[in-house]
Amino acid sequence: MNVHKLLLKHGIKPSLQRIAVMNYLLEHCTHPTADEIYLALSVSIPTLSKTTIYNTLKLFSEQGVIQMLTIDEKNVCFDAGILPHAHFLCKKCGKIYDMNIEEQSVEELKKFVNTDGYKITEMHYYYKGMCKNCV
Amino acid sequence: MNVHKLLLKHGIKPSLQRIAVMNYLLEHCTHPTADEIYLALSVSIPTLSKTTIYNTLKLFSEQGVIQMLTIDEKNVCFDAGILPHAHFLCKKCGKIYDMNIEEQSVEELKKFVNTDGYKITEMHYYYKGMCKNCV
DNA sequence: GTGCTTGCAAATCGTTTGCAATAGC
DNA sequence: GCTATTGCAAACGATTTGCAAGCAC
Repeated sequence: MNVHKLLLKHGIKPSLQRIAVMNYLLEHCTHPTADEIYLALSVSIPTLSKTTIYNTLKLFSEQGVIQMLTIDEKNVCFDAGILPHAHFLCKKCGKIYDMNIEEQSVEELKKFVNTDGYKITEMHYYYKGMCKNCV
Repeated sequence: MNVHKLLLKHGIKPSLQRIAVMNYLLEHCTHPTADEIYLALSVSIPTLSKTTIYNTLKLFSEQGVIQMLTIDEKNVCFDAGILPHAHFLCKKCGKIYDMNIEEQSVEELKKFVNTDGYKITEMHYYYKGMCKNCV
C-alpha cells in the first residue's frame, strides 16, 4: 500500500510534509527521534520546521499509525512497524533493537496479566541490558 | 528489612536524604516523579534540594534498588517494587496502575522473545489505554 | 474565503552541570 | 583533614505554545 492511501485510511490529510515523515519512518526502522527525522528530511525540504515534525508525529500516534516509544529516558522515538514486537535498549551504546515475537504469542502474553476492566490499546515490551556488541 | 540495611546491602551510604527518599518510595507505590518526591519531602526536610533528589534516584536505579519507569512521555517516574509486575498507563487520566504478573509467568514470558546474545537486566511490560474509571 | 497546515520565535519545564559549602569518618 | 554528599544557581535541551503567513478545496 502506498503512503498516500495509508494516511487517508487513518483520516489524515496527506500533505507533502506528512508523506515525507511517514515515508521516512517506513524506510528507516531505526526508531528515530523527532530531531533525527527533522535533520534527515530538512535536506530535501529546506523550509521544513521542527514544529511540523512534532505536530505530525503527534497526529500519527493519536491516529494509531505509529507508536511512540518511551523506552529511553532521554528521547521519545517512533516506530511505524505494524507487527507486534519487543524492544531492547542497550544501556551502554544506547541503541534500540527490535526483537521478534511470534504472532500467536501475543495473545498468550495477555493471559499473564489480569486486564479485567481495562481497555488496552497499546502493548509495549521493553528489555534493557547489554547488546551483543557491548557485552 | 529496614531501609538503612537495604541501602547498605546495595553499597549505598545511608544518608538522611537517601533514607527519606527510599522510605517515601516504599510507602508510596504511586510511581512518583522526582518532583513529587521533592515536594513531599521538602516539608520535613526544608533544606532539601532537587539536585539531591535527582542524584539519589540516579544512584538508586544504577544500583538496582529501584526501577526507572519511562512509560509516560512527560515524566520519568520511579518504583521501588521488587516483585516483577506490569504497568498500565491510562491515556485519559494519566494514572499509572500496577498489574500483577504471576511470578512463575515471568520465566514463561521470556520464552516468547529471542534473547540470544543479549544480556538482559531489566524487563518492562507496559500497557496503555483507558482505566476502569475513565472508560 | 474559510479552515486546516505550516513554520518561525519565544516560552516552558524537567533534568543536568559547575562549583562551593557541608557533613561524616 | 580527606572524601563523599549536599544544594544553590545557571545552563541545557527537548518539546510546546502563540501566532502570523500560506495552502487547498
